[in-house]
Amino acid sequence: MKSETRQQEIIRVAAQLFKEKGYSAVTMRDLAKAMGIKAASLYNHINSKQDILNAIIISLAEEFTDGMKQIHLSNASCIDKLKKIIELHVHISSKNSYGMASLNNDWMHLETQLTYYKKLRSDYENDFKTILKDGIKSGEIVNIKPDVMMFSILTTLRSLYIWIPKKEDFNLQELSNSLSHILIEGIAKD
Amino acid sequence: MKSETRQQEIIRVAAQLFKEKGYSAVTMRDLAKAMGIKAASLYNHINSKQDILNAIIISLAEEFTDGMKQIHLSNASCIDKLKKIIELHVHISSKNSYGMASLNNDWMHLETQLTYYKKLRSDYENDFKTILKDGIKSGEIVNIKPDVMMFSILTTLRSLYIWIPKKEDFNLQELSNSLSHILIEGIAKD
DNA sequence: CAAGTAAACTAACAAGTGTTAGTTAAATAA
DNA sequence: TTATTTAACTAACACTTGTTAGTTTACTTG
Repeated sequence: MKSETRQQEIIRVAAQLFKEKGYSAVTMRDLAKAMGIKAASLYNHINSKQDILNAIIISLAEEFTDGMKQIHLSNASCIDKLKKIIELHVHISSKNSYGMASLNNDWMHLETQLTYYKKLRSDYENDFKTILKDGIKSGEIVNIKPDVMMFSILTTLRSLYIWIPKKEDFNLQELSNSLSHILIEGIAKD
Repeated sequence: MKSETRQQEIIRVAAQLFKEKGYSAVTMRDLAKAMGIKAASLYNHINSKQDILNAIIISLAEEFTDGMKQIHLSNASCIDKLKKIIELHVHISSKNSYGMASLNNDWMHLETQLTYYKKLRSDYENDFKTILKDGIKSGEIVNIKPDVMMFSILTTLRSLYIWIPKKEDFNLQELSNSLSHILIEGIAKD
């Protein structure tokens, strides 16, 4: 297990600060202070503030798109695919809850990578929607506009980063199962 | 119907800009340009940038807490209370989707009003959780940790502001009903 | 030991920040 | 008409922003 480089450390600490106040409100001097060095010293390890944001967001977005692609191409049932998607979100969000905050809230501050990010996101959402449509066609899931269903499920999953760190005692598989139940079967007792 | 004051107009336009880039990334010069005037002229109508954020967030937060209090004190069933909560969110979010963005994403940039905002939010969430616990006790809803249920429902509702403006053709009561179905009865076909 | 490198430092810059002071032109009230 | 208010303006302030240049210190490698 290679230990973290100084660059990776900066990116990790930056993500923590970005989670609290957002990309724009965090200054390079804030970041430097959190690292225990002066702002100028950061530039021995990174090229720009913008590059830090790229590093945080793009790797995460790719992880989601790749994971979704695998799920989509598998031949599981629609419901099982949804459960896999929930697990994917729980897994990534628990590994990197700080980065998830930037992915959710600061993607619009990307510059050169903004178009690429948007493509990754729309690929992800298209796969998601296709899975839902297939489920409606096969009668596995209820016939409500797939847009609304996806929106509802996805916003819950996208917000996991807020919630997971507060529940460290929590078993992740258990959380995944609870969410599956709530999101798929609802909360009403038949 | 009184027409909008210049101050209200500034706050409304500010909320639109805040939705796109967040409070910190919007400058007073950005706001002035959007209003067609110079930055200094804004101060004939508002006291500070911070005051604009206060005006946007606090009134909305109070609207939610008040609405929730009424629902909580009513003697409807748990499921009906949840449906009322969903309607409350759809209603407020459709009236002011711009302000909802600030409420969700920029509350941490409040200064003098931060503590008050947090109190409003925790009052709201406590009422919500009580409704869910009562529903579990009476056997109306499934016995899953109320924390997880509330988180799941609430994050969906809190994100409506992203989604509602894209669907102007959409009937709000229909949206409310779809969401009630998805959030309460789930998406699986029995 | 000498040479090179990694990573910190100080100092500074040009641009942008929220905000104030003082002024002017047009609309309204006396 | 005259006086007053409203709402814009220009100019500037003190401070903060991301970033660069050049330097120093300590460790590693030949």
